[in-house]
Amino acid sequence: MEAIVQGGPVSRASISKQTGLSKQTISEIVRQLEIDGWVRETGRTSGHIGRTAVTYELVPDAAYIAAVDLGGTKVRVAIVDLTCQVFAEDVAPTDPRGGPAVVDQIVSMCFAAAKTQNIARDRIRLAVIGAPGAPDDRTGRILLAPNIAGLDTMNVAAALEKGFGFDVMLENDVNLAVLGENWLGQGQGIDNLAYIALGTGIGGGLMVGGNLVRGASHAAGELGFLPFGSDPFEPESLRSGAFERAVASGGIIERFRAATGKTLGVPAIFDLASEGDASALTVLDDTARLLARGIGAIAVVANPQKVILGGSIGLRPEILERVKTFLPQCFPYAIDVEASQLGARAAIIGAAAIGLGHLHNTLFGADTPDSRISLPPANTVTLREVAR
Amino acid sequence: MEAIVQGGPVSRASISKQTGLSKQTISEIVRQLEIDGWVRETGRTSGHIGRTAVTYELVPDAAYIAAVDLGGTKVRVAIVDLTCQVFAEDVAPTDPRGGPAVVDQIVSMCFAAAKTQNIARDRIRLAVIGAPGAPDDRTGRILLAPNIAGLDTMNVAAALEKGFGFDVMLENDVNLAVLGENWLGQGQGIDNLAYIALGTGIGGGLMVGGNLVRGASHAAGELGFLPFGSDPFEPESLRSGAFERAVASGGIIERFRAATGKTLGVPAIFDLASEGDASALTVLDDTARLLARGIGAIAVVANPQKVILGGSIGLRPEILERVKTFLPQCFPYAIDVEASQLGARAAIIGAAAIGLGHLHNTLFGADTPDSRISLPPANTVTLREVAR
DNA sequence: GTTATTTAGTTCGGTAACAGAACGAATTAA
DNA sequence: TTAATTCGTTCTGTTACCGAACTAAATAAC
Repeated sequence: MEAIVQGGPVSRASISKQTGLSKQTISEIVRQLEIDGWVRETGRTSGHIGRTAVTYELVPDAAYIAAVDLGGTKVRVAIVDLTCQVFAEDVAPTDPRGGPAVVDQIVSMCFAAAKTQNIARDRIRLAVIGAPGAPDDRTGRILLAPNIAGLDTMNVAAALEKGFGFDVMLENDVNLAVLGENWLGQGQGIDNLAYIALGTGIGGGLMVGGNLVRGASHAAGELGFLPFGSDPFEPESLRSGAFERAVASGGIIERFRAATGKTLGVPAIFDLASEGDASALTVLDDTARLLARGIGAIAVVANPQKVILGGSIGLRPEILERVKTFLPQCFPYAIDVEASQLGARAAIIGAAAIGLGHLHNTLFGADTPDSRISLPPANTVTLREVAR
Repeated sequence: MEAIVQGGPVSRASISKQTGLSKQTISEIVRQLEIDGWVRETGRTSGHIGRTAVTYELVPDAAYIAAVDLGGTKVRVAIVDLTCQVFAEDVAPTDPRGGPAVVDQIVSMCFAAAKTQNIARDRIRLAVIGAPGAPDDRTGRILLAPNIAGLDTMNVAAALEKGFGFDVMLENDVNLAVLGENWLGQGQGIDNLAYIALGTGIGGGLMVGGNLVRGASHAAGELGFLPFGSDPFEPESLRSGAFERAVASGGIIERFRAATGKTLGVPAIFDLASEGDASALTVLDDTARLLARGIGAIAVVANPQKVILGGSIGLRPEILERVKTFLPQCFPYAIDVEASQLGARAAIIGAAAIGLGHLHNTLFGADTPDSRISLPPANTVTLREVAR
C-alpha cells in the first residue's frame, strides 16, 4: 500500500501497475483498508479513454504523530497527521532542571499543542524525540548529552511512554535533521547525504546508501573531534574536540580576539565583516577553510553526493560562499554544498519522517526490502503554520 | 536454506527449529535440493533421546568461484568451492600492458589454476575481481586506477565475462579486504568495521550496519585525501593527497631524509629503528601519530567498532604498538585497532565472500532482509594451500 | 525384556497471498 | 452506432507455507 501513501488520489488499476500486483489483489487490499478506516474514496478519474476509475486516498487524520526537537536551550514540538500536515507547533525554553522535568515538559507541550487544534489524545499514535547525544536503545538513556542534565541517569524512553501512553522513539537530533533534508529538503532523492550543524558546537548527520549512519556506539557524526583545526594531542582537544574548538563560535570569537584584542559575539563579528573589517573577514575566511576541510574529511570517508549546512553559523551565506571557494582548493573532486532551506525545522521534519515511516510500516505491514523509510513524496506534503 | 549453508552436517528438524519453518516445509525443500544435486546425506545423529535424524550438508564441489585480487604490481587468483575451500591459487606480476592484456591474463590464470586441480571449466560459476579504484557498474569500466593502464577505457566486466563464459563481479580491492576481515578475519561478527591498507599508498574500506560503504561515486575510503598531514591547499596535495604524502612510504622516506640527509627505503628505516636509531624512531613515531589521527577521523564520521590495519606498512608491529599509544592521546574514546592476520589474502577472501553470497542467493532464491552477505561461518571454512 | 518418553519424519488437509483468464461496465474515438 | 480502451469483478488456479495427526526410531525407566 505504499502506492497509496506515495501519491495523492490514486486508482486501484494505477496501484496495480505501479506495484506489479494483480488488479484483484489490489481490489481486495483496498477494500480491507477502507473497512478499517485508513483509506477513503475521493472521486473518479475523467478525461481519458476507457472506463473511469474510482480514486482513493489515505485518511489523513486517522492518526497523528508528535514530533519533538529537544535542544539544550529550546524544545520544539509539532503534531502532524499521516500526510505530514502540521496541525500544531510550539517552541519553549528547555526546562533547566533536566531529567524528569524535561520529560514532563515534552509531554505537556505536545498535549497542549494537540488541544489547540481539538485533536484528541487517543488519535496520537507515536512520538519521535530528537535529542542531542546518543540515545541508547537498550536502556532508554540518552548518553553524551552534557547540555541537558539527568538524561543519562534515567530511562527517558520509558518515562516518555508512560507520560504519553503510546510508543516513543528516540534519535539523535542531527541524524533527524539529515533525514528531514533527505525527505523534504535539498537532500531529496539522495542516498548518500551529509548534514553539518555548525553553531555553538558542531555535529554531523550522515546517510549512506539511503540508511542513517549511527555507528557502533551511536557516536557517528561527532565532528568536533576531527583531528585538525587545533592540536588533537592537547588535553583541551580531548575534552571538547580539536575541530570544534577552532570552527565553532568559541573558536571564531577567539581568533577575532587574538587579532584585535576585542571580545565580540559571533553576530557582531559577521556585522563587522559585512562592513569590510579586515580582521573579521580573515576570521570568516579561516572558519570557512576549516569547514571546507571538515567537509573534505567526511567526503574522504563516506563520499556523500551532497553536504547540507545548518546551525546558526552554518546557515550564514557568508560561510557558504567562502566554503564554495575554498573546498575546490583542498579537495580533488566536486562536492555539492548547500545551506539548508528547512533551517531550524529540519529535525522536526526528520522526526515526522521517522514517525510516519514507522507508523506506515506497522499499520500496513509493509515489508520494505531494506531499512529505508518509506514516506509520502514531498509534493503531497504541506507544512502549515498555526498561530500559537 | 541458509541453515544448511550456515552449518556443517545438519538435520531437517534442526533446520526447522533454526528457521521457524515447519518440518514438512523443510523436508520438501531439502528433497528438492538433493534431487538437484546441491545437498547430500552425510549420516545420522546419535547419542540422544528420540529418533535419530538424517543429516545433510552442502555438496562442496557443486560449483566453484574464481576470486581475483588485481593490484598494480601483482595479480592473485584463487579457485574456491562452495565452502570456500581453496583448491588452487596463483600469483603473478600484473601484465604491464594493461587493458585487454590484463583481462586475458586474469582469465588464463584462473583456468590454469583450475586445471592443476582437474576442475572442469563448466564447474566454475562466477568470478569476483577486486581491483584498485572505482568499478563503474553501468559501464563496466574501472575508474581512478592510475596504476594499471587501460581499465578506464574498456568495459572490463564485459571483456572478463566474454573470456570466462560466466558472470563476473567487480569491486574495489580494499572494500574486498574489509569484507574478508569481516568474514574470516578479526572483524567477524562486527557490523561497523574499518580497514586501512597502508603501504605505497593508503586506502580504506568501511562497513556500516553490516553493509559496505561505497559512496555516491564509489569514492568512499580514499583516505589519502584526508585534509591533514600536509597542507591540503597545496597543489601537490590536490594531486596525490595531503595525508598520503605524509603517512605512506614516500612520506616516511622523505621525513627520514630530511632528518638525516640519507635516502633509504622503508624496510631499511624500520631496521634502523629496531637498532635504536633516534631519527628512524622519530619517523616511526610521526607515522603512527598521523595514522592515529587518520583512524580518529574515520571514527568521528562513522564510529567503527574496530579498525584493522593491512598493507606492507600497516602490518608492521612497530606501527601498531605506536598507534595504540598515540590514539588515546588524540581521541576521546577507545577504538579497537588490530593488525590483520589475513594479511595479503584479505581481498581474495573478501572476493570469495561476495562470490559465495551471490551464488548462494541465486541458487537458493534466498531473500535476505537486507543486503548483508550470508556466508558459511568461519569454523566450517578451511583455507588449504595447494602446491603450485 | 517391556513400557514410557522423546525426537524425527511423513501424510493429509488447509490457509494466505497472490495470479491468469474471462467477461461485464463505462468511457472516448471514429 | 460500433470499435477501442481501460476499470473492476468473478472464477479458478498456483505456490509456499502450516496444524494436526500419526508412524518411526532412539534412550530412559522400571
